[in-house]
Amino acid sequence: MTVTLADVAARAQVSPATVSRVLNGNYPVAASTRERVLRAVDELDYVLNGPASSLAAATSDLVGILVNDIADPFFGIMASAIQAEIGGTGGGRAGGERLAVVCNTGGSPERELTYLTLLQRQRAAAVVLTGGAVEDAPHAAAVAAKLRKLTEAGTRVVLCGRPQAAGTGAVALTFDNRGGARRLTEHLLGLGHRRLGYIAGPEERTTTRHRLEGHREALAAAGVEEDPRWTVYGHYDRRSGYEATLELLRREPGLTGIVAANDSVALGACAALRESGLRIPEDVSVAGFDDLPFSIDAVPSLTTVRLPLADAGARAGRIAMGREEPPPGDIATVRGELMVRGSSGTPRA
Amino acid sequence: MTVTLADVAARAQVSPATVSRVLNGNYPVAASTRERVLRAVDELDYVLNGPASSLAAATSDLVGILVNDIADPFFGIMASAIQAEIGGTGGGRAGGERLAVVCNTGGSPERELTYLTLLQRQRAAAVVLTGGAVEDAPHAAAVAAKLRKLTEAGTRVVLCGRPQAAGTGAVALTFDNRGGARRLTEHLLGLGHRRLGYIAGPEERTTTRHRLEGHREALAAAGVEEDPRWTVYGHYDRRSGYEATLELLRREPGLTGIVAANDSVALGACAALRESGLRIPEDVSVAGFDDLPFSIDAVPSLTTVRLPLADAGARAGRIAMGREEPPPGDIATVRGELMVRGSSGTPRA
DNA sequence: CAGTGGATAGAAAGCGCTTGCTGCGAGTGT
DNA sequence: ACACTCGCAGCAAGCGCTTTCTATCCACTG
Repeated sequence: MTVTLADVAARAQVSPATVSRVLNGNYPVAASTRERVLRAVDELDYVLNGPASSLAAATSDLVGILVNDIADPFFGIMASAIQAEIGGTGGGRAGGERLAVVCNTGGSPERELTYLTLLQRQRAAAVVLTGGAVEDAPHAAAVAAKLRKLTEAGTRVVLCGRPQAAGTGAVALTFDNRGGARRLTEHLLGLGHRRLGYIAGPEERTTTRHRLEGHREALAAAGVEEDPRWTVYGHYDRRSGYEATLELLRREPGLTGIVAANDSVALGACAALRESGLRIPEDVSVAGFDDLPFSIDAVPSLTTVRLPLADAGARAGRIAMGREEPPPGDIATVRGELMVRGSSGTPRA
Repeated sequence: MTVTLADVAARAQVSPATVSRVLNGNYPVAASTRERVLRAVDELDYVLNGPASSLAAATSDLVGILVNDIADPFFGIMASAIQAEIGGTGGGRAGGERLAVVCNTGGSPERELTYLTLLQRQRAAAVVLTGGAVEDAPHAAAVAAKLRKLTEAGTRVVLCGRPQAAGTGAVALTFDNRGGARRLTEHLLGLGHRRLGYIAGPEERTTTRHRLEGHREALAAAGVEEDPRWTVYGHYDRRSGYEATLELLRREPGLTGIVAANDSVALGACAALRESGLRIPEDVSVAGFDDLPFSIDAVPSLTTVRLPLADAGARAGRIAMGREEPPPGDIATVRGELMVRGSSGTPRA
């Protein structure tokens, strides 16, 4: 029923071996033979059987990209950049033509592991994990073990925007969340703010922790005392920002600024402030993180920290493909850039 | 080196066949035996070899999701919903545990075909194509041919937010872009607008065409004459909206409203208007399409057409998994809902 | 007590492809 | 003219798993 290599071989009057070699292009085949084979492939409309090929060759052309939330542009942008480096190699046979696939873990540790196992099953050529990790110890250990196994099996593992998992053989491109957060809060402090609310992400995420730590470092360095009640945990989405802001306002109406875990949260915060009759930044300043495309369109435009998501993703993709040297020590830190815009100003008297 | 089924069998003192049956759970195995096998699997840390399994069983557990732009929440939301229905079946062996992978075509017809071929290679269990199709005839034919081959090979093909490709055996959930666009423009006309600019998407996309046609239908029905110079083509992104708006303003400063191909474009339009010193909606009304999450946060919030992306995606996912009956005739139309918000108002005198 | 059938387990034949090794004919050095 | 490369094609042995068919063991039934 379906066309196999053997059919093509028969039609081209050569052995299956030759057809295989023409298709893989890693063995000398006379031009005339190649031509004949290619014609047969075309006429028969032959499509390689991936599983069979992977089985025999003990490798596959799958590259997995794990993201926490595919509906969030933060991940979408990275995934897009990674994929462009992987799938985009275009026509050429040699090396290229990999199937870059993104897997949505939804932030669930189990799904993350499931996907890693599934990719391991498929003998993926490489795996890129993006975004913060969950800090639950057993889970972290399980993931680390899985990653180690993957690298041992020859799968290249790259972490993009995620802290290094020591001893796994993975390459890490981590974001300097702490430093970025610190500079952001320093900016606010510099404007004169002293009562800053902080809307964090989910409590057990590395990203959440690092950003919060950066914020607190800045406060501590400036000698500003911090009320623990001014920090609220939530999710990395708009709704969370909205609700957390109302909560913060309830706890401390005197806040002059709100620092959000990311831009979506910040937007939610803006909405809540506006509905509460507060002006931005006259009454309350707001700051986000990531500098996603929509942040500049907010009114007023959002003060935030720009993370070079696309660049980092592209680099991760190249490393995963073996087209770029991993950084020394298999770890590199990517800095964010403070973007001062309209949503932050001097506090009201 | 790597653990195989045979190793597990040896350890559990059973035949490979038995191990396979335990793992696949579709054949009676005595509880005690099963137990022993499972223990061996665990102790050896065995991971099934996907390619080998797919080869032998002539099926795979891959499900492909094709999107035009993974960085765009429009696709992210759909992909997320689809994936939730596919990958989320959780622990159970039976039926579940599929690897839902999203493939980013970047809107490129070639990449789309490449991915389809790659998925065909992998003998994917199902494929979901999201978003508008390119209207280039040869390409459309090539895609249709590919889809037909896929369905013939037993791969379930679902189109989500994409017009039916006749004769391919695919199931289509199409969005009523035309109707939605028409109702949107009717709303604007009802407010009294007569000079409306239209910022379209890329010219050769079905989505672009349908939305534009809906817009024009409304105009025609209201007897409003349309200046072709009031339509500008661009891309489905913010930047395009920004630039197109400036261009429209140049061509016709007297426009009282701008209808954008989607929400991102609309946001760009808002930015351009604001920078031009025009108020929204007092001077110019703006409308978008899709109702993405950020649209409600715009200032003023965006009048738009809500597309039930998550619902449609979930349904597409279920159909792809064979967990829901395809609609009669293998085609269903999903309507959009007009969301009237702050960005549209009566035109200035 | 032989006969029967249900429940399990095993043997073995592939699934379609890759690749190490062998084979063969033609060009080359002396 | 002879042995010797060298370039190219074929043979055949798997890769690790699934699944059909067969064998076995028991518990019953008549």
